[in-house]
Amino acid sequence: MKLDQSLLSREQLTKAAKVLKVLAHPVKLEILQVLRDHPPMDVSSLCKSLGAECEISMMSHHLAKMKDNGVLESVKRGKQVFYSIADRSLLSIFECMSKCALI
Amino acid sequence: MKLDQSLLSREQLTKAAKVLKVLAHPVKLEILQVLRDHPPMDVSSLCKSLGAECEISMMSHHLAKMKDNGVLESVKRGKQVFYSIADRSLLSIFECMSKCALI
DNA sequence: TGAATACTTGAATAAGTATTAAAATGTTCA
DNA sequence: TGAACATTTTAATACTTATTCAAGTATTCA
Repeated sequence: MKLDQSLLSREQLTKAAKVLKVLAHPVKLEILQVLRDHPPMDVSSLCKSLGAECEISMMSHHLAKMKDNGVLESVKRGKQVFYSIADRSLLSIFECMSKCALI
Repeated sequence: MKLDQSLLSREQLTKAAKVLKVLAHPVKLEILQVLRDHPPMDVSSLCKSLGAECEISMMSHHLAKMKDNGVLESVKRGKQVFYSIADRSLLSIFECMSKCALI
């Protein structure tokens, strides 16, 4: 029986679950991974970087949800909207996932 | 423009999304957090540790899903079933979550 | 054996999420 | 102004997940 590391409160667990729910989608994870290694990107470019199977409207839906939940932020310049990661500390989720045996 | 850290393949992202989907629930996160700091626990004890709002059937559903997806494992001893974490490297998700600004 | 305990399963309902297409908004520039 | 472009929004449909209750299985022990 290991002694408590940082114990998350029930409220924190609820917030964490919400964030995880937003990320728990292959396209959303890929968006995050692409944005990790690029400067802010506009919607069409992001769509292209995901390949042929990407509808721009779907991309917009995903981006909106990620932004609403604080994962991404955006800046509008002219006709384009540039998205970037709001809090890069979130990116450690990739380390976490890649070191876990389930992946 | 940062150079590639470990880039997850699309297949890996899909698996990661599946795992995250399983964890993206306050009760499931709490189960994981409780099991992190305890030896294998039976279903009733787990239920009690989550407080009054926990129905045993709901707990069983959550545990089954977590087990089916490789997050937990279980051993039957007598009438009881003892659950524990299948891969503790998954626990870094808590560090990841607690250091991120959204929580 | 059969009553009690511990847990799982299945079915029903409710609630949330994803995908797609079409229409709507906002911006630029000829 | 109005055509072209980039993105968002809305609405419809399909799908997935959560919750609850009731019934089912498995185990122990008197």
